Amino acid sequence: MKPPPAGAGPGRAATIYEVARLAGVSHQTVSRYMADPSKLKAATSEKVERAMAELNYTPNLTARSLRTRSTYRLLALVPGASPYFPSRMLTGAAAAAQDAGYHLDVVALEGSGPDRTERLRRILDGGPFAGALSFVPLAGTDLLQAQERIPVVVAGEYDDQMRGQGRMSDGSAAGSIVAHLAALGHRRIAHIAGPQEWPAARNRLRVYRQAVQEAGLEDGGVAEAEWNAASGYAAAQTLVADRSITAIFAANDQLAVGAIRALHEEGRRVPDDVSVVGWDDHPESAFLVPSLTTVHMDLEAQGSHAMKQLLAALKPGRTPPPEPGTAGMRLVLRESSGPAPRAPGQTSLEA
Amino acid sequence: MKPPPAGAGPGRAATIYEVARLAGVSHQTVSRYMADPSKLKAATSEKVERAMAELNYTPNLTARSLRTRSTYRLLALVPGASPYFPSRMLTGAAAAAQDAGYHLDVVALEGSGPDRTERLRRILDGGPFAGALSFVPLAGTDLLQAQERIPVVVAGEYDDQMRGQGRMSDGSAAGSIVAHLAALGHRRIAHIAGPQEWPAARNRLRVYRQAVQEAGLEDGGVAEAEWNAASGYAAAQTLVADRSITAIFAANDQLAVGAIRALHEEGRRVPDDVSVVGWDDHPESAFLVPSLTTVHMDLEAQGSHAMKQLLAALKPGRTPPPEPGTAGMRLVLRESSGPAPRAPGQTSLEA
DNA sequence: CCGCCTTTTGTTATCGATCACATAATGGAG
DNA sequence: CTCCATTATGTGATCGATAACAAAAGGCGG
Repeated sequence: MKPPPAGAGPGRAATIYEVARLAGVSHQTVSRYMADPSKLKAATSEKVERAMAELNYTPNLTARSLRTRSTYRLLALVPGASPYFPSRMLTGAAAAAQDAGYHLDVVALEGSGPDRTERLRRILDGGPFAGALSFVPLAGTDLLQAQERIPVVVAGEYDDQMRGQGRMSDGSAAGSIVAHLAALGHRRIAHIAGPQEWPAARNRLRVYRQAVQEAGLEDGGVAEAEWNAASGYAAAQTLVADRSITAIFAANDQLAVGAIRALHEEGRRVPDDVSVVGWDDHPESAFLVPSLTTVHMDLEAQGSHAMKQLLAALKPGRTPPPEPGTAGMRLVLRESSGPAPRAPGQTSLEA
Repeated sequence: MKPPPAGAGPGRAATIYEVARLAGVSHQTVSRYMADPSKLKAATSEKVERAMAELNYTPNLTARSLRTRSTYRLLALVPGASPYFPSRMLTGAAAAAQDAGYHLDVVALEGSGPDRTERLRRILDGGPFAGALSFVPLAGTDLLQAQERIPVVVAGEYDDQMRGQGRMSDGSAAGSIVAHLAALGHRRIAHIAGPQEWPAARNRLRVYRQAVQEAGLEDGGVAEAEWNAASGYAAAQTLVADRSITAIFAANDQLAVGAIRALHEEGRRVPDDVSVVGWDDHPESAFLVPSLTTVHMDLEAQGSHAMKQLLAALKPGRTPPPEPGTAGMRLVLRESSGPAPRAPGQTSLEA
């Protein structure tokens, strides 16, 4: 319970009192300098500045927090269940937080339902956080409870004006996928959707359905799955029964891997018999056999952007940064998608 | 006179003064209760306990830190370059830290050399950390500089008695891999090693070499690579020239994916012509085509274990937890490894 | 029952910053 | 040149915990 002193360096760090004495002013003047140097007389301001530089002063954030009842700590909620949650997104967010002088605590939020609500409550009780950034979709009650206390931004979630916070949850690239498949001659395609509590999963599904209809294609069915290969495998097994389906759009690359495996076990070749498209462009996806047609995302930028939204929410004065649109999201064509077979659904009869 | 704060409003958290008043003792007694309840008379202790429960008291860590000049913040250094650093390892560590009442800050450590040393210095200056857990190998100078200030544990690194801190860096399963390949009739095998500044990569290589020799096999060569598929692909391209190599052991699953791709492009089938074995057992690896023979690791337990070592280092009294050995590390046999071809190196002449 | 030592509890100071208020310095209008 | 509103600076209190020291309570031999 009692950690040893930190930073037992060469002498203790300087305090405002030492700075004040050296500058020949009161400690409060030093404090004012930090709040807003322009409110001091230029001469005073300069004296303080010099003293600070000489003593190599850095403010004690602990003391400041105690007095102001604010903290410089933010909370990052990451999915505990998703074993390979892209850490780039997290490091992007962490970097943005640190640039703003905040520290980012990581907590894995596992499970679901009341269990998770309880866990969230305990975390929020544990220490005062200035805000929270969640990479996990939060149920309505969780969110309300959390937001009673601190600003919460759910990456890829909607803001309170119900404008989608673009980027992470933007599903528009699903339109490109459908168009790509249609251009290759596919007529009947299917979708393996992610967990529908994730806005990103919902948007991909929504855009998929709309695009299929607009392109005049047949919807071969939608199977919902978790964000992992095992679940994609299981979902695809239900879809492969319909041999007239010649293309599958999976909501992420892991699902696509599982789907390809399921097709392989059914003796159906990718892309000769069935095309498969993923989403996320994992670094491995270009090296799979077949390499995966997918949607590239700049995960680090997305994490950083989500954090900037949170930081903006912490300062009531400032407005959130403008939505940078879908930059960095683009369809990458690789081997797993190809022309529809000549006689769709008849591959087994060709021999 | 210093009366306790006016009203224990439902909004603000209770303080020791309020607890003390309710329990009919002094605030210092409450403080003592938290330090060690057994030092109080049983009756007093119980009164405090009841008051705490009634007020739902949680100590203000900020105030405590200010007085004790200590912090409850730990630093987690994760590789910024590795896009899919297993976040499970991180969440395991975070959970262990939180159980001990610490908060874990995440920082991505990118680049290398003096650049990185500078970045590390800035981070350590930024706020007082009680300790640091690095998932990145630290160069000698970085490490020394950091350890001057706070305890540092590098996951998978050696401790100061040069006992390997087992688990993460344990390479013994490489022996199982070589034995497995030898049993399948392979005579000449190769290794794609990870970056040699990582102890885990060095140990896998070391055990590989030793096992190859002991099994009386031929070492077909070692290619060093980064921890990603692209690098595994490039490394394998140099190895496939030697067509007498019938098996490749890659230091992790991503490298194996890259290697399989390179073999595929050379027209060599896996496992019919060449067997490939990975390490880590990514959740996707079971669903690849071919599914990957690999070494399963319990990443979350490893992260948690590394954190426990750090926590032990923070309390000079306690000794580090016993090394739990290689539990959870085991070879998983799948499709990517199979019997050596009848006429090794002659596959292209069979037709 | 006293005195002395040990255990238990209470009182006041302190960590390093900001806040609230008091006071000194400045500046423009009359 | 005075007066008063403004601006700039200083003084003391405060956040919530622990540290240091003081005092009270309990135990035991003589």
